[in-house]
Amino acid sequence: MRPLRLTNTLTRSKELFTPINPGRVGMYVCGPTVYGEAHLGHARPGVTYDVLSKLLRHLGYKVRYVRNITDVGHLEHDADEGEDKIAKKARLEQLEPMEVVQTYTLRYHEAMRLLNCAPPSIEPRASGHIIEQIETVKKILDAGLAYESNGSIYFDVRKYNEKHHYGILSGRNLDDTLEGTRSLDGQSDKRAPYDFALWKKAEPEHIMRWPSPWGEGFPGWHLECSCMGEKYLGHEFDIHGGGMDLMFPHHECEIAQNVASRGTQGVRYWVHNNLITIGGQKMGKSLGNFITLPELFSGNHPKLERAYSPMTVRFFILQAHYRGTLDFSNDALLAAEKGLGRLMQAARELYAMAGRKAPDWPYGEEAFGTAPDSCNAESAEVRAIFDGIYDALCDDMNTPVALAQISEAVRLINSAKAGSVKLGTGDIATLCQIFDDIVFGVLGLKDEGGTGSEGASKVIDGLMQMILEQRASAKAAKDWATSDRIRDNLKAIGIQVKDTKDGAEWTLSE
RNA sequence: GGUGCUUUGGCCGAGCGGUUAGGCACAGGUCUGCAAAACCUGGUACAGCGGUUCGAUUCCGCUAGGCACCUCCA
Repeated sequence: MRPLRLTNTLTRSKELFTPINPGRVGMYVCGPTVYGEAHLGHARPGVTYDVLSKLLRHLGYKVRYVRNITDVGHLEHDADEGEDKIAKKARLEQLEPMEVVQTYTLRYHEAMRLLNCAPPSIEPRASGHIIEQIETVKKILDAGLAYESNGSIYFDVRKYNEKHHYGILSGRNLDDTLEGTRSLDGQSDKRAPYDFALWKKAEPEHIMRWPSPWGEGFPGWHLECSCMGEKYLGHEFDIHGGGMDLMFPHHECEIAQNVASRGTQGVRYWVHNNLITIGGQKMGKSLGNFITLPELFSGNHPKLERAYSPMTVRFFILQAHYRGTLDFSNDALLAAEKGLGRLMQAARELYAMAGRKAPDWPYGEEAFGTAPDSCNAESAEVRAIFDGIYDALCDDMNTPVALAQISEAVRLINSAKAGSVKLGTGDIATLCQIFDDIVFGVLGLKDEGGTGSEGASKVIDGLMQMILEQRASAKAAKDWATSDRIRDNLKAIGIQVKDTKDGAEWTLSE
């Protein structure tokens, strides 16, 4: 099995990944709070951890990928003082909270499906784990690291920090945290501003409420991930992922809860993806600059010059390393679209050379192959590409470098087609393996464009053959007016004709 | 204010103590009836100022700009 190195936020360094149970990986990723449409920001972790889970599977691990749906407990504004996001949306839209949850969970799933992000192994909901959360609160109370105040339970950060380090993940100490914490308006039941809620008392008007030993209430936001991670992956598991912005306080609180309730930090490798920015600034509701995924796919947004396909978005995300910020712009998306088109065109050429079809991996299934240790390509160049791709992916999931290697493969394929390079059967087999397992498998790209041989029905294919034969005879008769008219008319309806040595080919241009 | 990150050619975006990232755009060439596509070639980027070094875009310091977290956010 090829070794994989991952950057662990906990140690701030790239570490060799070693699972707790050989051959198996438990991975937990913070999912969305389903109170609004999925946006560009959700696409980043969606794609990042989809690739990570697929890479792990390809490397030969059996992966359990848990991604939660937050449907209760996530409050607005000042921590532990605002209205529940879902309850607020329900109030504004005059819906049941669970109607809001259902609507946006389905929309999120649809967006992820379009981006070809396989569904997680388990997708637990916070509201379905109230009992587990209450049990965890009891344990933390028993450990003396939480206190009850006016029907709510708060984590006692100062006391915890006496024996443990609150700030171990985000690299800060309690004094720093205190410095930056906003002073509260004196309305809080908390003893200290940095304490966080484990359980909140429900006010009379609060709809989402559950009975507990401390009266009717609802769980604090940070608690769900601790509980569901433990329930499905055990006291200690391998990887916990999420957005950079969740590192503090959310993930920091998770660690504190884990230590307080079960005596272990619970997670071996913390992986954080960076954010997508627009004009150098992060997307945020308050900044009014976020773009939802349906808007992106339809082009229906003032910042968008046009629509971008889900695969363009996926390719765009893959072109940057997951730990760096990625700046959104029309130019960047356009460049990604063209690059992807070139890649897919080469894929079609490759499969045509190999005399087979492109793989059609069933959505969400682990159909692609397990990584081989070596290839049997004749060409040193192909072997270098093969190794380069695996080296890049195993070096902290460096997808941009892997794509750079794949670009070299594209150039080789095109050169082979043009006749300036000769590829052996081993070369072609290796290239097919790269496209099958990496491009379409691990990176999860799909060919969205139709072509004569792959994307269109037999009827259209037949019609196109007829039309191109007409044009060929016009060309043979040097009737350029007719042949150009055919080409121009086809172009007007979105079909591009290319003359090659072996005759005319056609592709759908958009 | 505290903490951390970052500054790469027209744009996006990798990377490294000495060797071409890659994509997009652009220019020239090959091919072509003309296009398109493809292929070949090209522009000597690494914020500024110092330092370490035989040698720094890559390490260290300072300066300037940008960003993130500390408040809900993926």
